[in-house]
Amino acid sequence: MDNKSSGGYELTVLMSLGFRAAIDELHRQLASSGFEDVRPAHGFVFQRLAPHGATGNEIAEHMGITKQAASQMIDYLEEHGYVKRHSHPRDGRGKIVVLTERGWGCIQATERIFAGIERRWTDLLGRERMDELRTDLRRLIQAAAEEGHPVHFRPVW
Amino acid sequence: MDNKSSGGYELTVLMSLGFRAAIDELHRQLASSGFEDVRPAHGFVFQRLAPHGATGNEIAEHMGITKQAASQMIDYLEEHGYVKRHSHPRDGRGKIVVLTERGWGCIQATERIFAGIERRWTDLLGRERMDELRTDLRRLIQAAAEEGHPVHFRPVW
DNA sequence: TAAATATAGTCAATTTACTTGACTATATTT
DNA sequence: AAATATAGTCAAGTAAATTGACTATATTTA
Repeated sequence: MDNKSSGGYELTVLMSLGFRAAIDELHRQLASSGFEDVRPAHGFVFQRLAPHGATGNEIAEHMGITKQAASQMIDYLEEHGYVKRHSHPRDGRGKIVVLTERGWGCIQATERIFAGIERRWTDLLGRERMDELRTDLRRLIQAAAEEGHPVHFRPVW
Repeated sequence: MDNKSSGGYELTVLMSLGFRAAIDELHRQLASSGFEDVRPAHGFVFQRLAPHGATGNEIAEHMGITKQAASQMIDYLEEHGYVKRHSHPRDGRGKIVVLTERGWGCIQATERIFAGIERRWTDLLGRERMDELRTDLRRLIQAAAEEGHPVHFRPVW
């Protein structure tokens, strides 16, 4: 019996590999566009930061990590020029983290690279199957969320 | 503009979240079946170990990690009773790592849990869409592999 | 309005899962 | 037989998370 298709876990493995294929390609191309110092997790931070910034706690919750871990990531991103901390306008305890020019540049590069990846995928599968793929995956994730298990972007192991 | 569907990265995000949803569910259920001490990565090791065992180097290559890291994982799994090292029958340097009773038990539990997950997914999407989902994802991954970028099970960030 | 409690963020220390480098023992090639 | 390659381990270092302790500000309660 073919081991990879035995059991019921094949779709899960395929989602994992599909994600990795895309994210590897993204970071190869980001690196050769001058963004060698960003990790996959940073992209998810940027996504939460656009367009108006977010607090450290919001980032932590978005990523499913502790606020301390989020704070350390923000340290890194600030040192590398991707974000800046501003004092929060309405909460003296809080700060808002916003993207710098370089941060936005990285987002734009990411958009461009992913557009290329998905264009190649669409060439391969056709637009209809691509749409179905997205629709179906959305439904699976939605179902998980409705069962009371919200899904985060956390690292997997 | 809806942020999550802007840009071309939505399918990638969906694959990531779909994978996480499944793997989180798996490990919640494994934990309540007495397998609290296995990580997602271990499942991929077990998959490589079934049915006849493998060497440390084979595991390392399967996972895309160093042989030292693989050796440490095997240490952990051996201490926790999931695998056992035997001396290699034909290579005096090598060892083969094989599953113990408990290791097989974990595989069986995993199979059972994933079968349940995929059954619920099939209820949701119908068998045809599930088949298309698998077929399409396989094609995307195959295309990446053919571009000279083999995809491993490594952690993502 | 004063006191109690909750929240945002940081600092410090620890843990975990990897890495690199050095090494031994056995195999393979020259 | 000597040189080189390979399988595995030991030890130390690194990166990214964790937990715990703390400060400063906000919010709730008495």
